[in-house]
Amino acid sequence: MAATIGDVARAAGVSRSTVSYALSGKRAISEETRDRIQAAIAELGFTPNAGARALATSQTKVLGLYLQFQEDEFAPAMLQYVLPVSTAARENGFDLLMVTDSDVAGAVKRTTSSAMVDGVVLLDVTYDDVRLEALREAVQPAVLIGYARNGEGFDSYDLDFGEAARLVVDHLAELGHRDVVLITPPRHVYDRGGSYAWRFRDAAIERAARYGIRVSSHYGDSRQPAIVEALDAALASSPEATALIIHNDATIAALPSYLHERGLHAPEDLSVVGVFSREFGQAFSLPFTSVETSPDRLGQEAVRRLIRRIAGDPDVGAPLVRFVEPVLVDRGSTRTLA
Amino acid sequence: MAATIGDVARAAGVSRSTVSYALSGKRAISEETRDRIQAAIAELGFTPNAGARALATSQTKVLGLYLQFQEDEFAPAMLQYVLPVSTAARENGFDLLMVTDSDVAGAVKRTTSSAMVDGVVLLDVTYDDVRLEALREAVQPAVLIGYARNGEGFDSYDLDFGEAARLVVDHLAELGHRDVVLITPPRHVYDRGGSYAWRFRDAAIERAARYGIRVSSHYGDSRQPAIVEALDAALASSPEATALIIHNDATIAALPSYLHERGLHAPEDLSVVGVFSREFGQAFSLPFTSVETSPDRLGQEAVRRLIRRIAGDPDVGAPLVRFVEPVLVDRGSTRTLA
DNA sequence: CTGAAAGCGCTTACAG
DNA sequence: CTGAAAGCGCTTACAG
Repeated sequence: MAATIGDVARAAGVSRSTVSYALSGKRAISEETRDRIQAAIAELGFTPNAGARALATSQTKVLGLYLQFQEDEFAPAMLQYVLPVSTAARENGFDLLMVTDSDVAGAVKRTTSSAMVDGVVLLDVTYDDVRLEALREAVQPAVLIGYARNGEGFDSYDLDFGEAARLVVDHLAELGHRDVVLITPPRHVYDRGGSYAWRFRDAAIERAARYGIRVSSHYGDSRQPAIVEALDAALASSPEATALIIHNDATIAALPSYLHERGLHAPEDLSVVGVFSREFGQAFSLPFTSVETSPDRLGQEAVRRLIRRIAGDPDVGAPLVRFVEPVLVDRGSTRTLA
Repeated sequence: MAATIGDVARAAGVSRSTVSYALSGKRAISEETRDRIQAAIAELGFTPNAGARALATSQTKVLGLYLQFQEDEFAPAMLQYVLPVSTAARENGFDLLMVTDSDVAGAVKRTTSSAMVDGVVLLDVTYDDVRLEALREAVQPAVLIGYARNGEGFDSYDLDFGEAARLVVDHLAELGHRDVVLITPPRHVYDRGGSYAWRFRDAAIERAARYGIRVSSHYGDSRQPAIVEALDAALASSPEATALIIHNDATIAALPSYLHERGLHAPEDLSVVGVFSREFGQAFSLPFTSVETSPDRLGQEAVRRLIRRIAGDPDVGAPLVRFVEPVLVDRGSTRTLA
């Protein structure tokens, strides 16, 4: 079968430990010996066995990525979080075990206690996340992408949705808007504890009050025809509204066709601001001003910190909750009121 | 740290081998002994170490899933292939290593020769897939989702795109259509060897000829505004066309808003047939008749066969190319011509 | 600069 | 029905 370190050692006429050290560079090897080892490795096509290495070092060089698939979710947005995590992991020499079990807590328990992974990346974090209890039992460090109330002890990376809302409201206030409709994530997102939903909404309402702006908040939906119905109802209930804030992937993705069906144009008839990433906007051809959600930045920063923890970097410090600063990207879908 | 099999053995007052056999059920254990072992396992929270087990058995119980991310790809469709593979793997006791390295052949080599995975699932297969050479060096079995010219020796699962095209053409022919526009995948898909592109197109043209139907074929695009421009150009070049066949995710996703912008209605002004999955249609609210692409079925069947090969099932037989039978789902977006 | 040996935590013939 | 021991393929103190 596959060549082992013993085969290489024999072919190079050295001991197995010398081969190992040549591989790791953890001690000096004479150039001549190293050359012979290199030749033997190339000749035999040797690659160290991952399981054996994991057993000897207690390190797998694998990160676990845990997704949580909710019913009624708008799946097309998911991959934009997965990819940056995968890329950042590889840049740091780690592979990725993708875990999608419906028994989410059991999956965390299973993969951590069997030492399949060196660290854990939690996606789709909810306010009371059941996976966190399983994670506390684990010896591996973890990082959350999202925010959980019971997340103490873990690093968390999330967009600052409060600040995102304030950016949007400030922007509309500057333009003179005084009556605004907000489409939030669907009700079930609140129910299952997607804190980004109310963090954005509460901040928007609070900030708007400061300007004397009226905000009419409505639940969006994730499937047609409910998406359109929710939009119709929201706009009908606020006929004077001059701006629309959309904090929901499915709704913003459907908005271009919705506006057309209703004969509306942004920003002439209605100013529109969304909350989505550049990649998402590009895939769905969204011509709207938005708050950039930066999934690539979140994923990359989260993974980097996790890996520093795994490495035992003494400078990492205490667990932190990092709320990444949002940025407003003006795509011209809002206008100044006369 | 974590409890080992030795800790369990000591706590239960038995040997390590007895604990191991109690776990695997590979030999009879007295009920009393088994109870003591169970108690010790529960007490200590023991889970076998995956690396040690892999080393001893030469089995990792992990499948590698290899994605290939192309520039200009319409990413939102990707996850519908990943999820069924993940689910099917878990149903059979396997976890999933998701590999997204840009050096795709190197990634296959690295993960297989280090024995990180027991088997390989290749996604985004191209006609001349560079990963296949790396795969031939591997001892692990593999399955392709898609079709490659150089895929001999491997199991392949793909939709029968030829038959899909014939279903669509037959359907339109029955309704009396004689002039049809076909939007194919973008040119770069052909360039990089996405065989589904020409397998569908060639079959559509051939079948149409049999009916005397004129097919005007045009490349679609994956980004706005090119998507719309491609549609405009295609329809302008065939003003007499009564039906539109869309074999491109990005274009079909944009079609509802496109039709509205152009004041067109399906099927009144134009009959429309797409090629997409139920999940995709649902996420994008597509009201079009379509050929179901069945990513869940492909993924599940591919994984099941792969796992039988891994298990060394003698009945698996020679590698096969399985073209899954497509089904036309009528959603009422085509009409009978007078 | 290099080697012999122990050990990581399992599984599985071999013995009884 | 159960145990002692070898072995999977690495890494890393320990010695020289």
